[in-house]
Amino acid sequence: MEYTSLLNNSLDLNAKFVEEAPPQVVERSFIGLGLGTSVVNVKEEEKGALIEELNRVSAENKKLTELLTVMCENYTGLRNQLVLEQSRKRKAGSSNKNIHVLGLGPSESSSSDEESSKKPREEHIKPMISRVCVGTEASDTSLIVKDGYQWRKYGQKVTRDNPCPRAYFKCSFAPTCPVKKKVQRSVEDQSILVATYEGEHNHPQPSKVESNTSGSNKNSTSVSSAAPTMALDLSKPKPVQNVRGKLDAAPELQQFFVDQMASTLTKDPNFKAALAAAISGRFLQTNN
DNA sequence: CGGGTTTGACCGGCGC
DNA sequence: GCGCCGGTCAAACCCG
Repeated sequence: MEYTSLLNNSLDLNAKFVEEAPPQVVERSFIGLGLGTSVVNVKEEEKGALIEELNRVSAENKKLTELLTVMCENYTGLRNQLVLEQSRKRKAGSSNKNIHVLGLGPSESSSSDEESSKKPREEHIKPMISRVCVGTEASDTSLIVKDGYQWRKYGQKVTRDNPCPRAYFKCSFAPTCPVKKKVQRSVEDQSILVATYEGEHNHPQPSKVESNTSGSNKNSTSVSSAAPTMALDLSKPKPVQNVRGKLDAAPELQQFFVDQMASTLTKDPNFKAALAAAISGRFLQTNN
């Protein structure tokens, strides 16, 4: 449950913000404007609306946190199943492929150390494989995972183990950039997209803001604004395990969550309005 | 018209 | 050798 704790830590920032702003403080900052009573009444109304809004956002945050907890529980169950399956396969003596399911990346595959000394090291030949889970709306049928890079779809296939089609993407910078990704909905929860990345980009992100899988897809904007996605990079288990209670051990994850939260907040007009009101109130207070 | 998506065909690996 | 299955190709199509 390391991912759950991590998510709770990141998401609770908002909750703490709400909790740690006691009504008295808010009241003082608005009443202390030194304006007429009518204005104070207006500010009182605004304050009430803001508190209501904050409560609403807090409740929404709580719901999302619960949803993520369920997702993480599902993930843990699935991972346990897969680990069991893999250990069974290993015992059966099946060929050891360089596929690391759900973030059990090359760094964790210590079981093949003995074999790697005999065989030529495959890590230099085969690209690094990582997996990312992205929560989307279940009604959204597009296989879009926003990761900051531009992708060109080159195939789609229905696989045996999953009724949902799997989409195949190449980096738009191909053949210069060899990175490929596969996107498929989770069997357990179809609102979760599972993106499997192969290889590493040899170029910077084209754009962090308009990170869109398929440029011509018109659903992309509504997806990003109405249903902000929370991606869990499960490809790096070590940093995630280290961040129980604090995020400073995984700077890339930390940066990712900060980016996600920032983009989510800046896209919310209500938050903007509340922020503007709070800032203008603060300015008026300091001027008086 | 260029760039992207769609989708059926094709290919190669793997198990029997 | 054969069939299954995942991955890729490429022609047709779509869209700005």
